[in-house]
Amino acid sequence: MKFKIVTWNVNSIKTRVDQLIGFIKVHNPDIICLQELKCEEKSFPLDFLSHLPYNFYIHGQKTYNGVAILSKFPADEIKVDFLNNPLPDQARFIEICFSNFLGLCRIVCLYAPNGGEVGGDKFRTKLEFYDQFISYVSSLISYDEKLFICSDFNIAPFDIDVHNPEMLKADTCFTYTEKAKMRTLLNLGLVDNFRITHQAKKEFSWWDYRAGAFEQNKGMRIDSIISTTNSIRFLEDCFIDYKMRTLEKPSDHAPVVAIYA
DNA sequence: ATGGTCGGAACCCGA
Repeated sequence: MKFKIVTWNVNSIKTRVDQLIGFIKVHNPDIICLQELKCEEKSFPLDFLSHLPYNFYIHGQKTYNGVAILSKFPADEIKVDFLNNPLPDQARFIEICFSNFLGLCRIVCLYAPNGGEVGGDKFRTKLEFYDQFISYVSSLISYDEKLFICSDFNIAPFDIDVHNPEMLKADTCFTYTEKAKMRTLLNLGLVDNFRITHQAKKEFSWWDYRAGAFEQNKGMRIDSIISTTNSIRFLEDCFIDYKMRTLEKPSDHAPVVAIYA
């Protein structure tokens, strides 16, 4: 038995629907967490996707944000927000749980705020968002289930996760303060699936559209699947499918895939 | 090099 989870910031699901279908044909994941749908649930392109063997759990929003979980397993429970979220009107969170051969599984799909200018209002809200999210996750950790958080965290955790740590240390997504939030989250008892399977690999999941960043591989690893330690003995591999970033009209993010067996 | 390029919406905003 295999269990395959994907997280992908699509930067508009309507624009990326053909790429998503192609990706599903190649990888056939059990769970697909999508971020930045940029559409409401009623305009989610189900016409093109509903023939696929998934249950669709969508928390949409017009123009901005929007998250979804495509799951081969029907959900026993669905949540579209977490306690004390400082941005409750922004569709950045959806969570489901179900059972499979691993036991009880809980999947959190998160689109963390970007943060804007370091030190600005949006930056402070990002830190507050993390504080409340960490508090929420700490309440889930004690559950006797496997927890998978699939996210565009908008934080690159360590020096190895950015192309130039010295140049970026004062920039949003790589400040000391943001990295500290990421460590606090991981220290609750979660493992970064990519980093534990590839300890020395300098690979990225996001590259700016501007200034030929992808061509020069000037990116950041800000998208991850992190899971509770009880799932790690089943983890076979975790990789970033950067080929998706080479396609015509790509998302600025590449999908991250984790395989459990 | 403080620019550059996308997507969705309305001709700007967020990333």
